Amino acid sequence: MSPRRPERPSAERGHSGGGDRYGAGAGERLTGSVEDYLKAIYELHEGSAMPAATSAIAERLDIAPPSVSGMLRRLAGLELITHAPYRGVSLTASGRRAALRMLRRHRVIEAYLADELGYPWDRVHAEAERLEHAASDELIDRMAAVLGHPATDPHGAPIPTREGTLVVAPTQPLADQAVGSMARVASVGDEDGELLRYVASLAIRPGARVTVVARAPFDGPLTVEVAGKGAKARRTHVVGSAVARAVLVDAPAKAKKRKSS
Amino acid sequence: MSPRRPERPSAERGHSGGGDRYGAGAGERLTGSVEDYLKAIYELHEGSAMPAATSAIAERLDIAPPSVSGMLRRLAGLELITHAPYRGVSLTASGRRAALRMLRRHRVIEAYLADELGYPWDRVHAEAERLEHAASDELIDRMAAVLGHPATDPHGAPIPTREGTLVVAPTQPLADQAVGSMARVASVGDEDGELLRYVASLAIRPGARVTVVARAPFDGPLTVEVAGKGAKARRTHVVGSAVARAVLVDAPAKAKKRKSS
DNA sequence: TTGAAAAGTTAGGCTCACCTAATTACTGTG
DNA sequence: CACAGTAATTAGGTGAGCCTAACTTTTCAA
Repeated sequence: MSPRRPERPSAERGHSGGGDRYGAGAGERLTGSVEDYLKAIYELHEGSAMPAATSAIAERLDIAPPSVSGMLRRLAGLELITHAPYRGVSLTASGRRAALRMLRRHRVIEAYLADELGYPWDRVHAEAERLEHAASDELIDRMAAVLGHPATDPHGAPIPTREGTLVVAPTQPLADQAVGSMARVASVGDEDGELLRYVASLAIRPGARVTVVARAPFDGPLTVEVAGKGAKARRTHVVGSAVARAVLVDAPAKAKKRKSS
Repeated sequence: MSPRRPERPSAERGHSGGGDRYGAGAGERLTGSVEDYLKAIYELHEGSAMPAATSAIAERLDIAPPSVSGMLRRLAGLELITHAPYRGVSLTASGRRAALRMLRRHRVIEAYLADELGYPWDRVHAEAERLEHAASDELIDRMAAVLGHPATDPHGAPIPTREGTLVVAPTQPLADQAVGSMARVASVGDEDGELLRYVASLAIRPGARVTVVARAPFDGPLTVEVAGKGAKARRTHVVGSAVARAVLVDAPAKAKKRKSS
């Protein structure tokens, strides 16, 4: 009758053996790889135009494009993405749910490591990248509770709720900020630890006030003034365009308030 | 010259692809499976006679014996174990080092989850079982530091030091305790959550004082008296042999090293 | 409009880690 | 000492997840 070890359901053991042919329904158990792909796809196609390109996913995950093609077929079979060959991929509803769950895990872990375990903000990302696949939902919830359910991670990125709601405040890269205007730093990209160490040394962190003093043409460096904390004087720095792109500032409110600037 | 992608060293990505042909030297990077096997082998051949049997490993890890055979060949190739076919396995020095490292990780995580995140002691094991493969050494050290470098985990098991030293106090199963004598509970096996919940309900936990009042023959149940905390009266319970085997008590002090038996 | 560069996919292979079925080695009796 | 029963291994497969090489599709500029 049952040809394959009926009393010991596969998919139970971790690591890699045994295919989990669960749908993408309620209690799916995704592999770490699948989780990484979904997170990458979310970040790519939320961050810019709609469909995520195979090569962009490949580059972000440091995986060869043909491997990505293969995985996309698998993800489409699990109904986590829709994939029009040669045309890019989008997340389905359940794919987006899974991606937001990973985003929440990642950012809660980052916040926890920074606040409770004294991690410097340039190293939380790497650690979270591994823990997010191993932690249970209970652990994430307990971490969030200990922190008082923080709204953002140490880099200023918003943390999705347990229900999958993500409040995205309107932001723009510091690179696009008008010369002469001041803005509050909303977040700094978390992936490059060296960049994080650098901007921290300039006192650029979420909440800091920066003013663009000058911008060199041709994607050139920005001259910015960082408002010093307390008695310290404000300081001026020249930062490259890579930094100016990684730092996001609050976008000038144009909907609710009318701000004539 | 180099046939396989020289600029992108395999073993770098996690999950499962790419073999890590590191020796078992200093900076090895073992897979989660290998870590599980080493831990299991350590616990088996430290807990009883010298060599660990294939079938015992298979049962402990819930893996079919032939799969274990295959893995043992691999572990022997990595010089983490010595394997005399049909005769069982022992850990090499580097294998034991790796096993103790995992033991430390597991128990530090357990202690941390219980003390800092409010986990009940019957659920820390399952969570630690997954996290121990994902956590960095830095994370383990930070957790241990926050806890003040605890000597034992929530179940009373000793935590190896970062250097790989494990202080094993002489203990024996409650089942072997002489009738009429009192002893301090040293530890309770951490694997069975239901058993842990049960013994906790009897106030049996590390540090508790128990007296064996009676023992039924043929591996039968034990009647034990648990010293109540504070004003509470002492309470008598009858526990099965499985419980009596999972509970370890301090062995009667035989002085330092007088071998008269 | 065309045709080369870029992007994506198919084809074919690899390791890790598991499985079942069949075979071989050890062990403890009679 | 033979031989049955158990323990362990070999033989042969599977899926996940990656790779390179070769091919196809799309795009964009001349």
